[in-house]
Amino acid sequence: MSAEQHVGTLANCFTCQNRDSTEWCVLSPDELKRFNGSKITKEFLPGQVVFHEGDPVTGVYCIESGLIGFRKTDAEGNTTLIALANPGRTMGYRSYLAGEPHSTSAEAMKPSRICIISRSTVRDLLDHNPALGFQFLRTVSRDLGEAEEKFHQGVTLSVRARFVHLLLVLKERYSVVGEDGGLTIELPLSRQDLAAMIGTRPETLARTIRALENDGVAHFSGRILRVPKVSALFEDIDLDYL
Amino acid sequence: MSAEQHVGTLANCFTCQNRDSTEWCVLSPDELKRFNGSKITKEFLPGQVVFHEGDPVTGVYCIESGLIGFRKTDAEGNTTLIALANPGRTMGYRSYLAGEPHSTSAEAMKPSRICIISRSTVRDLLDHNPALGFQFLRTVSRDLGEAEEKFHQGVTLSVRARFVHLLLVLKERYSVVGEDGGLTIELPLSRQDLAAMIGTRPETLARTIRALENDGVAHFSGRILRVPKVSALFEDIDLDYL
DNA sequence: CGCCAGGTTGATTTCGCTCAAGCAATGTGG
DNA sequence: CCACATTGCTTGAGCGAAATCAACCTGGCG
Repeated sequence: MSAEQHVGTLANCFTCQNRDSTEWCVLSPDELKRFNGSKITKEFLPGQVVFHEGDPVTGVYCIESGLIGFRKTDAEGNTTLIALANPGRTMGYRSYLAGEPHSTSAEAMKPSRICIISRSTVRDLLDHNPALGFQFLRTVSRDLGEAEEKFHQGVTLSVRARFVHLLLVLKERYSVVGEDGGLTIELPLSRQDLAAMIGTRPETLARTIRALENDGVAHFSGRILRVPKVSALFEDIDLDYL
Repeated sequence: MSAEQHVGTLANCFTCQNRDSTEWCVLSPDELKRFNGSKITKEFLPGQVVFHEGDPVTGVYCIESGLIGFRKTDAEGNTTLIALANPGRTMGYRSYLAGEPHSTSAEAMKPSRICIISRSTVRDLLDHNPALGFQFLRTVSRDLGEAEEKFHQGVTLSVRARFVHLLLVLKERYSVVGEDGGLTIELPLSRQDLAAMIGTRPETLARTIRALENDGVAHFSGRILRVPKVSALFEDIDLDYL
């Protein structure tokens, strides 16, 4: 398996663009050296899997570039996209810290470079630098807040409202403001994956998109999305409550 | 507000039944003394609120006895019961650690005694005892795993399957094994709250209960639930997949 | 050129929500 | 002690949102 996956040119944490925005920003130069020396860097093509749901945890993973999606699969084979992770995010730490196997699969959505840090190195760093533990404590706590919010939305809101919520999240990271004040978003996901993220079927999503077009809220062509008025998105969510 | 809420007789952490099963089990005698001396104990009657969604975090709360439920309310006034917490659980730590206001309201479901530990004390203990941080790291990580699992189930499974899943969880804590191998569960929740936990309406839950009765999977009378064969619950979940 | 995966559209069915009424248990005031 | 509200639970009828099934595009790609 993973024939095309290979070790890339060695990444260097000292020059890594993302470092200051990660949990590892609290490492001392000495610790960073240890961290940098013991990691492995691999590259993944879209569709390739970094780790599988149920796998034992062998280390944690730091995204240098690309985009990773987390999937859960149920007995039927239905797959739900739980979350996306961008460069600078560390992954696998939840299962590591909980002492459980991986609860999701991690799959490259774009070509991605991933640094792998072994259990023992992480253990060592956590033991000697309490600040690192606090960093992860904050990250996990925030993730938990988001997860609870998503559960609440999932059972409470309509597909349309959930989709608009998703667009509002994606806008934060993938949108460009146009000259006229409108937004252009390059969606990083296929229709299938967009549907999976809000727990619906591709057919239903297509109809929802069509409805948004008809209402003039947004215009879709392929993965390019134009939103003339951002406020229209917020208003749209409220409409469900009338 | 909270007129009936009052400070009870002083609880003592040194003799607390729950201590060894909480995150605080790693405190040294000295630290425990500090912890014990700075806490306040209050009692809450069913329906009374310990803290509200959106409130700033003033400390963390340790449940000595009773049962607490966490609710989220949306713009419509729909309320979802996110989780239950039993004696020994600490609450409010998620928001404290994330540096956010409370993301849920906490409400007593039974008469409950709660110990309140101030921010500054928690801060102090965390700073001086790294092991305490690890304890919370594990707790939050496990909570996160459960929350993701619940989201996945919420958008994937039918009401019936979600309800059976809930029964399987409640069984762990509230069931008694009968002489014939069957189970008796005393549900700690009203129908309304059971419905809120799986994100549905009381009417739909009533119909689901009736269907389970008709299929001989379980028998409900008030809050008492009899399950002749536990395996029937597991089989029932699988039926949805045919 | 034909094949295939991803996406859209239409027709039909199913599940769960809404609205409305009835009922049992509990509480309250006269 | 009884008339009566009140609250929580159940049941029925109708409706609407979304899943399912099925056909049909489209744009790569061998």
